[in-house]
Amino acid sequence: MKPVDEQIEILKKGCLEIIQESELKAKLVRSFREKKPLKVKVGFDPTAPDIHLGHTVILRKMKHFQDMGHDVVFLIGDFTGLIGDPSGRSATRPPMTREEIAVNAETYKAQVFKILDPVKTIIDFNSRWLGALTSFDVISLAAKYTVARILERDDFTKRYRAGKPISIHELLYPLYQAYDSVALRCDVEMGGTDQKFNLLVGREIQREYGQEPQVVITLPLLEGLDGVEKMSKSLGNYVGITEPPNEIFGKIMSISDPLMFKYYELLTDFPLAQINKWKKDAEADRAHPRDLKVSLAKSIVADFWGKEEAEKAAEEFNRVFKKKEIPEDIEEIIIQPPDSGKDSGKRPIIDLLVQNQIASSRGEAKRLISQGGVYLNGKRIDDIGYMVELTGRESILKIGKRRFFKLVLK
RNA sequence: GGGCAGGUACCAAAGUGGUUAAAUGGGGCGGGCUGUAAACCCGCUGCGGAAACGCUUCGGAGGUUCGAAUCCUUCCCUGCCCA
Repeated sequence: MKPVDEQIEILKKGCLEIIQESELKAKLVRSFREKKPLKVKVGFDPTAPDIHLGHTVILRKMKHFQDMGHDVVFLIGDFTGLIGDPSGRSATRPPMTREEIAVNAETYKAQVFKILDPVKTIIDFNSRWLGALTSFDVISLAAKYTVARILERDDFTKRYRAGKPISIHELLYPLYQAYDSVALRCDVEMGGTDQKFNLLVGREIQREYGQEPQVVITLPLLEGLDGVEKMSKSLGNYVGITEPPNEIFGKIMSISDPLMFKYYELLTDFPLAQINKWKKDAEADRAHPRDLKVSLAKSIVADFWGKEEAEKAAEEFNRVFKKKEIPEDIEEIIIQPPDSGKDSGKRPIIDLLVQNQIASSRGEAKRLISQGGVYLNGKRIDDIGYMVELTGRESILKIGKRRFFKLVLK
């Protein structure tokens, strides 16, 4: 275990808030002295086991704790998942089956261990204790907090003021999450800033149960590719860590310049001083933002696929978007050969697009074509009634700027 | 239990008998400019149709009417106030 001051330095980097830093220090000192690791908890949603870059911000921080010898609990909120962290729209979700949970947990593991240490990571499920609570237990828990205090939560306040519905079970969510900390006797709980309220309730509730309150660490939320909303799968502005190298690379290349520097801060290990220097260089035209973005993209791809793949992705990107060549691996579309003699193998381009789910309806396909977004073998198709005739072995279909398909006659 | 206000497309929000497939904004998609940037500009954005046009949509189900998102009945859902 490293000396306390050194630990604090590493841990603070990239954090938004530590409540309270003095408490963290005290805990670290005690842990160091007694050779007893701290217990650090981070909760994850059981329903969405797809890890994206947004999650990796906190996973990186978890790794820091692990590297220092502390116990990190990757808590899958399979019970709280029944409530769903109140996000405005409320409905209890149907309970997940044991199998579903197990499958999702496995999916998590496969992804998370690209960052976390598989040996040191403790994976747990909060149904283990939350599911065992009796009505009596729930009431005792609920008695430890007041409605006014729960309503302090920002989104509750807003909804309440706006006259939007808030269901009782939603109010319970923070209490359940807090109870997780009690059950695990957590020393530290981390989360995105949007979690701050829940994390703080954990402190209060632990106190109520006679435990030393956990230290709360909040991390900045990573903006999604749009640079506005936080990264999330449902908003479609995310980069999944299991995506192919070319995908990740391409998505990173599409972000805005200001966003690029945020990504540098939160998703790479480059020192802040270096990042700021690049920022200045770009502003002063000493460096082309595009080049900086390339190295960012490489760094991120390398985290999940290795350096070699990152280089390959960069080359591929160069080829396709700079030299306007065709990508190497393209999704293939198998075209059935025409019934011999029945037709000459021609088929309407619209059918082709719809049948292969490239367009969701015929109207969509028409729109795509008439707006000039469809290219066949490099030639723009602008006739809705165009008949595709596959004479050669393969044809390249390009939709918009970045979707490619290979038509293969079989 | 009583009173009042609401439920419109992916989201927000107009529309209160025909001119409304439904304004506007956001989102999404396509094009232009570029660094696959961002910002900006243009176009599209229910389904079918080359088009004319047809069909299905405004919480659910019925009804009035030549004609309904708009009127009536009933049911479901939400918020506020009173008890």
